[in-house]
This record gives sequence, C-alpha cells and structure tokens, in this order.
Amino acid sequence: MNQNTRDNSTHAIIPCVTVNYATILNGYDMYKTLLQRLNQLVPLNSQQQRELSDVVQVVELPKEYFLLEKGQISNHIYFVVEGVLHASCEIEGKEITRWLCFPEHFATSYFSFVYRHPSEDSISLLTDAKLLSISHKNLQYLTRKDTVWVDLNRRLLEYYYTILLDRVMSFQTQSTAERYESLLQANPTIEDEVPLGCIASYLGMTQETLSRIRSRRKKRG
Amino acid sequence: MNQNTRDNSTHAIIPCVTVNYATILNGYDMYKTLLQRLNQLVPLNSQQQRELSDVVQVVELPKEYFLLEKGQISNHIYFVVEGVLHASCEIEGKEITRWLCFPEHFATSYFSFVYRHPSEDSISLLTDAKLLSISHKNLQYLTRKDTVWVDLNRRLLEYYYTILLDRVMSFQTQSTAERYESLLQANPTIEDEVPLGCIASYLGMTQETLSRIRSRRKKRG
DNA sequence: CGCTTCTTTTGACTTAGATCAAAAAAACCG
DNA sequence: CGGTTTTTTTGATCTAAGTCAAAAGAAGCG
Repeated sequence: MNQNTRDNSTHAIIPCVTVNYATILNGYDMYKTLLQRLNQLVPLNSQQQRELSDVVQVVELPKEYFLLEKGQISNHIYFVVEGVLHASCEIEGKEITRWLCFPEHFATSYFSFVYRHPSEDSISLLTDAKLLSISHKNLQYLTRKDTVWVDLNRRLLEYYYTILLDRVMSFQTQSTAERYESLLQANPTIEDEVPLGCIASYLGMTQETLSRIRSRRKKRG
Repeated sequence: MNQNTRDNSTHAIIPCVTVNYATILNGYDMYKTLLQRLNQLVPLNSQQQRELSDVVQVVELPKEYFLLEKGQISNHIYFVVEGVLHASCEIEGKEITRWLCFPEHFATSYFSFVYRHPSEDSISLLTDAKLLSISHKNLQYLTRKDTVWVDLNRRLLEYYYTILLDRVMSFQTQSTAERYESLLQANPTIEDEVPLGCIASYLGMTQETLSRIRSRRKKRG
C-alpha cells in the first residue's frame, strides 16, 4: 500500500491506517461484507476465500483524501464498506463527476488498473471511509492461480456495464428531476454525504437546477 | 441458424441466405474483415483462426428484418460487415433506440445471449446488411477448447464499456447539436442510412430538434 | 468568537429544447 | 401513374433548464 507515502500530490498528505484484515477488530466484519458481495457474483469455496483474505487489506481514510490522481497508474481496486467515493475529470476547465461509489461497490480507474497506463480521472473520498483494498500485483497473483478470479472480473465488468446502460437510458428518457429522484431512491443518504455540485455534475445538470429541484421536493414533502 | 424459420413474429417472415463462409464468393473477404478486427483485440494464431472459420456463418438480410424480438433469447452474436443495425426497447409507449451498430462492430442482446434469458430489446436492420454470425452453442464450444475466446469476450466487453462511458460523458457535457456533431464525425454515412427518429432517440432529443439542427448545419455548410 | 471562505439557495432573465400542429417531401403500392 | 402512408421540415408557442448575480447558510480557522 502506498497511500501514506505520496509525493507529487497537490493535496494534503495524510497518514492512514492500513493493515492486514486480521489485525484489527472489525476487519473481519468488513471482509465478510466483501465475501457476501462476491458470492453474489461468483460462488467462492473456502480455499478461494482464504486466498483472498491473504491479499485484502483494510484501509481507513479521511474525507477529501485522494486515492488516485490524474496521471497516476491505478494500483488498487477498492471495495467500499463505509463512505462515498467519487471519480472526476476535467473537461474544458470544468470538474465533471464521472461516477459516485457507495458502500458494497467497487472502485478503481479500471483501464488504468488493467492496462497500466496513466489514469484520466482522479478518485477521492467525499466522506471518511472504510475500504478494503487489493493491489494489482496481488490480484494478478490470484488470477494466475485460479480462474475464478477471471470469472469474477468478467461478472463485475458485466454488472457495471448494466449500470452504465441504465444511466444512458436515464439521459434518453428522464427529466432532471426524474434523474435525481431515481438516484435518491437508489441512495437515500446521498443528500447528506455528497456535495450538491457533485450530484448535479453526475446527473448532467447545473447546481442551481438541482438546488431548485430539492426545494420543490421539500415544499411538497 | 433460425432466422428463416420465425413463427411468433408480428413482422414479415423473410427468407434469407445463410451458408458457411466458404461456400459463397465474398464470404472469405467478410471473414477477413472480422479477423482483422479480432486481431486488434487479441492476436489469434492460425489454429484459432481456423477454428473460428468453422463456426462463422455469412448472413445477408434485407432492411427491416428482425434479428431478435423482445422476449426471445438471443442465440447469435453478429459482426456487421455492411449495413446498420439498431436495438430498441419500449418505454412508456415510446420506442427508444438503445444503440446503433455500424460496420466492424458486434451486435447481440448481450445479457440475453450470455445468461439465456429473454431479451428486453429487439434488434433489427435499418438497411440491407451483410453479417457474420456465431451461434451461442458454437461460441461455447470454442470457449471450452481455448481460453483465447474468453479473453476476447473480456476485451469486447471492455471496449463497449468505454464507448458507453463516452456516451454518458456526452450527455453530461454536450448540447444536442454537439452530440449530433460527434456522432456524425464518428459515422458520416448515418444521415442516409438511419431514420431521423432513431438518431434523435439515440441522442436523447426529439425528432424536431434534430431536424432543426440539420437545417442549421446546411445553411452554414 | 468573529472573520474569511466555500457551498447552497433564491431571484431575474435568457435560451435551448419540447410540444403541438400543419405543410412539405419522400417512400410505398395497387 | 395517382393516391395513400410515412417521414421530415417548418412554424408558433411554451417550458424546463441554463446563466448571471447576489444573498443566505455552513464550514473552517486564527
């Protein structure tokens, strides 16, 4: 793990806790959450679960911490146990939110992680967060040993593909208010955890528009 | 191949040519185009190329033919050599264009094809088309023999994932005119081949808006 | 605590794009 | 070919959402 030894960062360098799952108290619970989610995608036998546990690390990080900055190569895939992450990129001077990542979801800059080239996006924390992390090296190691991890990769890719399909559909068919409504339905806590501007950008509208959508919602209740 | 023996169709039943690639004159050229595209994704040795050739079939079909109707299970993956395909689904009584598929691209109702469940979308031809087709059964057969086809599946998934990412981005950052401009750039022939309504729906705007964008374009030149 | 900075809300105005309706053009067909 | 149907264009109007600007609220900090 290299989060606590950052150098070319324009952001604050913040030390963080990063230890093997077995060594801290609630690490085991966090790991259980991950296993549960993975088992939904591909059933893992106890051998495979053990192998995974050897390479998974617990990471606790404060709000605004950058997991990845534009230009860096993504070396980890993260599973969010608590907190919210977001990926953003700059288009014509404007910060665009590419995705938001909530608990039980996976986050990395996929193409940077897989093909080892500099990331277009940066990934940071919108709240304090508890994450599980697997390094590229360790995942490669697993992958060579057992094809189940290849399957899992495909399942995840497929899963996030459907999510993107739905998102495209929402732009084709829904109004700004409807898009916000759907997002809120899928993630009721978003109002407290994610700044207005990030949500607006994610949904492809201005901050002012989202603010007005919210105030109209309140008036009705 | 079952395109020429459709039963529960509400559309015209049209006989079609469907033969092994080797048996018709330009089948070989079409197959070469496919190989070229696949080699960009994963290099194939001559053994693998031969195995593929045994399961690929040439299909020529007329405009408006339905390759797949909503509710059916997708049994083939198609590679477009000539022509344009489109997938659509009905949302609140309105026909939505989910994607358009041009030459050198692959088409199927992915989740129906992979998980053998009824498709939400239907797929039809917007023009006469020359396609190469591989059946689910044959692809499974290949996959069991050689992991290169598993890799290929992943590469394709990744490739179409990036295309979706770009499409989402276009909704987040571009105006209707800009979205049309980008599409036109990527596919100059679209104006003649795809009905206005399909393009408008694909880009998330009304037909009238797209028509006006076009006339403004012409005036400027 | 008061001061600064950043975020969100509100207001007034503009504009892009939707809607409704009808005309024009193109495709279809006996 | 002429008549029907479908697609596209054009026009008039309306509305959702963007823009610009300023006020109100929260958060950050010496």
